[in-house]
Amino acid sequence: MSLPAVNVSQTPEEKFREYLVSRSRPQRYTDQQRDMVRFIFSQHHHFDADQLIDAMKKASFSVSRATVYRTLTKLVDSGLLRKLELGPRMCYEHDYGYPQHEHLQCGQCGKMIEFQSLALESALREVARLHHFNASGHTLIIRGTCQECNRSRSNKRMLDLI
Amino acid sequence: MSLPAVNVSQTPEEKFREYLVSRSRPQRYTDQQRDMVRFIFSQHHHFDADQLIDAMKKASFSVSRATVYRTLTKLVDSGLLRKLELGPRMCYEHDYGYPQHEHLQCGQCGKMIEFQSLALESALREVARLHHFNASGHTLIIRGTCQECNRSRSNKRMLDLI
DNA sequence: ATTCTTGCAAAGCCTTTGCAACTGC
DNA sequence: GCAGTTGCAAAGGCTTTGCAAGAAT
Repeated sequence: MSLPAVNVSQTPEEKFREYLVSRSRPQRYTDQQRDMVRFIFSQHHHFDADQLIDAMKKASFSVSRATVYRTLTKLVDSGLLRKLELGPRMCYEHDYGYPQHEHLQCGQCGKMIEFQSLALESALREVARLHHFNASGHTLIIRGTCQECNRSRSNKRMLDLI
Repeated sequence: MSLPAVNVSQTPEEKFREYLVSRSRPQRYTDQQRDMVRFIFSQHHHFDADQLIDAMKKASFSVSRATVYRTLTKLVDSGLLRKLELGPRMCYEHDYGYPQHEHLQCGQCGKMIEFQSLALESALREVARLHHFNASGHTLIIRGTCQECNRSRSNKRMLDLI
């Protein structure tokens, strides 16, 4: 991934434990939660529940669907993950230690390209201001075809002509 | 709604009929489809499948869920409607005769406020250009609280203090 | 007459939940 | 030992689909 990580003083695991104990009713830190936090933060991917379950099973972790969903909710609450509502299935990405950004999504290969744009952010703020709208967040996805897929499509097109 | 309509030469109904007959296998124009097109274009609302079904039933149209879903798909294909994928349920809005725009969504009252922003559009184009990304479209929703709901919330807060 | 559309109910997909067994603190 | 967590399977919410009956051209 392309964006620089933000400097953070705590590991994701530490931050999560802190979140758990600071609840009005303290919550417990279990083996499965620990496995999930470590697994998720050992890579930097966008993922949905199924992809996570598959990947963890391949890595010989035992995880149950229900618990994964329940733990993902806690991870979002704790500020470790961000939840992207794109279409019918939810997608998750790192929030803690990672800057605010937007996404380009390639319809061919499914890749998510992250970017930051000051011009975009100030345009968003300006719109909210104009409409006296108290913005709390936003979702932005630009759909299309990435550079590599464009190349291979035009290559393919040229081959088709031979 | 706030944005000016685009001038169009055909009625939505005419455009839909044209779409139907121009398919490789011509499709039929039925009473229920006609009712849906007229109903949907007699108002300018964002709606999901359920809201449409309820509203049409209240207006004494007989519609079946399956047919509504099937017809909505055709209306999107024909360019009459745009489908907004926000979270688990799909939302629809007029596309034909209506300019490209983005949305502010109020979390309190559910209202969708439409807006256009040249600054935003050019920022989007610029991002795609920088990443050599061939953009085909985008989704943008700004979430927060609208002016009216903000007002009533602060009114309520003041009352609470009495 | 042919082929598309309809309506029902059933299945699909993703996510949530009730409950008994289990486990962190 | 108490209170929160797990795993299963069942239920939920929204959308799609198989199929027989009906309708448009």
